[in-house]
Amino acid sequence: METAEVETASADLEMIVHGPSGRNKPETRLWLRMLSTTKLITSEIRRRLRAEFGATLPQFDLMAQLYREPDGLRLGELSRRTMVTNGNVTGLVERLEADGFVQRVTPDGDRRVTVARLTPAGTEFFETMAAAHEGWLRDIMADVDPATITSLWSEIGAVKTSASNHLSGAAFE
Amino acid sequence: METAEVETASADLEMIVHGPSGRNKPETRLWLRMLSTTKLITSEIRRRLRAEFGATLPQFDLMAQLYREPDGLRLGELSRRTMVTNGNVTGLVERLEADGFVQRVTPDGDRRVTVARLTPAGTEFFETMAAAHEGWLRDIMADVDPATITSLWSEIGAVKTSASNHLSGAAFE
DNA sequence: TCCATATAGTTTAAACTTAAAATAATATAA
DNA sequence: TTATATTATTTTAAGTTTAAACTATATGGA
Repeated sequence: METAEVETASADLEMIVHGPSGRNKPETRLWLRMLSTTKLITSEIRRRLRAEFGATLPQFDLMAQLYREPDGLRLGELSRRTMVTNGNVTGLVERLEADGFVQRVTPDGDRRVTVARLTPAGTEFFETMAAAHEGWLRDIMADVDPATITSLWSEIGAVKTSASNHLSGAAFE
Repeated sequence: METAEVETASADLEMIVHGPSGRNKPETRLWLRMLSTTKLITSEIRRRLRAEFGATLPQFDLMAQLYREPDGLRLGELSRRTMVTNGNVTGLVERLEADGFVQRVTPDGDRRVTVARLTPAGTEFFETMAAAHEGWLRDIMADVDPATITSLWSEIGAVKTSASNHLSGAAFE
């Protein structure tokens, strides 16, 4: 009973960051809880991806984008869709190309452009991972009432919309 | 109107990862939305911390923990509370010590132990940042109904509990 | 005492991250 | 048709991240 203690200990960020939780504004409390929950699940997914497939989460995300687009995507578009910076995409694609899962092509029209797409091996690999990924999430959320899952989905949508409208550089219409 | 486009473009992970959103299991849809929302807000907080205080998010989190404990915390405890690995804490504390915000002490009893605590300058600095931080969150969630914020808090609690109970290494009682 | 084992931190290697600067290619405009 | 601006990607520097290996302590028995 002393083994898992150190590495898995839940570390309730929210219970601690600004105190025993009471004296925070509701927005702060919600944020701390969102953050700690996301961290918890992200770690778990990351651990399983690595253990079962030797892949990283950003690699999985990037391949997920490419899977949707059999013709491939420009690196810039890939960057936007993954919420990963430009420079980062360069390195990710390089490593995935070295592994044989992704292929880079420069189209004739515009030599500034690089299009990345999954190779057949990459497609197969991703499909396997995606199926497992979906199962992991069902497992992780197994104790949550289905109705709660649905309502959370829409309520978090409201948070996301609000956040989008209050970004520093927000100049959207 | 062409400026912010590239860097701020919202990049709807969820709308893309596994498709136009329809053909995913509810758990996957919720997860993608949680993840993209958290990324969005995290980026915003990170941007503001850097712009206004020249601080990073992990530094802020670490100082938040120490702020709660005037006597300081062992690095291992700090690691658990911040959900940051041991090795990472070492580097974070080193940099914060170099900035004069944190101080390291090895207690007499056990020479393996290092206790970190905020310096007066660190305390003052953190208080300023924390106040701003709370304001940013109110701003970011300004368009969300207060009742939704409350119900989200408890519903996400259910997700967190479920996730905690389904970790790979989960051996909690 | 001596040794196995457990603890606390640090270090390391590889990958990822951001932000900003640098390259390169293309488009636009005077 | 040049100069100028834009667009696409890469590079760079500093920091963060994970996982695993390593270094000291400490502790609990043979």
